[in-house]
Amino acid sequence: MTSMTAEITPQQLIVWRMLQRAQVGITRSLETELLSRHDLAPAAYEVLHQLSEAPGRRLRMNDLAERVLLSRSGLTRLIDRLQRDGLVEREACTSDARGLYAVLTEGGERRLTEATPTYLRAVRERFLDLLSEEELRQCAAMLTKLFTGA
Amino acid sequence: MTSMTAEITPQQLIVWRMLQRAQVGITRSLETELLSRHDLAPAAYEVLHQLSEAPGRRLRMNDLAERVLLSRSGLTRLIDRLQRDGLVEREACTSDARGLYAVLTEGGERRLTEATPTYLRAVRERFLDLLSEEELRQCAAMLTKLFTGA
DNA sequence: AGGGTGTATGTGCTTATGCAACCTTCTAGG
DNA sequence: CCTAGAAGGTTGCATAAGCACATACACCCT
Repeated sequence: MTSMTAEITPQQLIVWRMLQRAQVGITRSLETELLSRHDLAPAAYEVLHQLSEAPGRRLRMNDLAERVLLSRSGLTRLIDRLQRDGLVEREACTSDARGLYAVLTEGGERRLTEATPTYLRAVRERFLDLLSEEELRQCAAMLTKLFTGA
Repeated sequence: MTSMTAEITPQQLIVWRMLQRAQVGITRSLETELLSRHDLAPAAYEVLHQLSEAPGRRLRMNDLAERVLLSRSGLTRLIDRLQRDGLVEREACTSDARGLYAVLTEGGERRLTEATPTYLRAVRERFLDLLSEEELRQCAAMLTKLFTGA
């Protein structure tokens, strides 16, 4: 345990502030790219991506909300928008009349396919390509610790 | 150069997704703590903090907006709220009649002082304490590379 | 069955934020 | 000087997201 009561050193705080700035910077450039090129907000991309990986290209609303880190009401509205744009549909769940599936449409799949290169390129340019393989391993190890700690 | 045209490996993508989740998790718990204990949004904390470190406890709006990573209009509204709550004041700039200073008030300083332990504790618990000193050094090195690359 | 408790989803309202348009003031070039 | 354009700041508008509440259904226990 590095510190139960120890103070934070200025260096530590700098790391934290850098992390925040890096995060904001990467996120914003990703957002700008996705919006300008494909008219997709990052959360919308995330939804399409999760659906495309799910069996039957569908997920329950609740499940999907957790995966994209959105509140349930937030997801309701986001799916509303995606449905309006024809990228997703809602479908009743036969086994549970309360439940709804969000289902990826053909159009949604197409849009995802178009947007994915943009997404990956941004992630590479702003993150992955800037680090060595060794650093990426270190990064993964740290992130794992952050999760098990939280 | 790891890759000019290379594809992203699944492992790399996992690191990226973990990073996003870590960021969201830390940010949200910080937000919850600051809001519930001190009625301060993270951005508001950031403003108070920047002002407290600035000479004369004041910064030009534009300058402040950049430091807290907010658009100018976003900062205008945030300062409106902080002013309404008596934590900050606006003051004219003598050398440039266009300019305004945001100035930290006594009350703002008090609020910042109250909130800082909460802020630091959250950052420690969710981030700093979970990593070794060596890891923190690695992290700093990576972040530096991310900035120079961007 | 029948009722109480918990779960899945949607809605009303509030808040935060960005972009584009707008005034005011500054500054540089003629 | 005076004008054109840039810069600082605010405002109008639109969007996104969350919380609290409402509704419909499910499931368990007696």
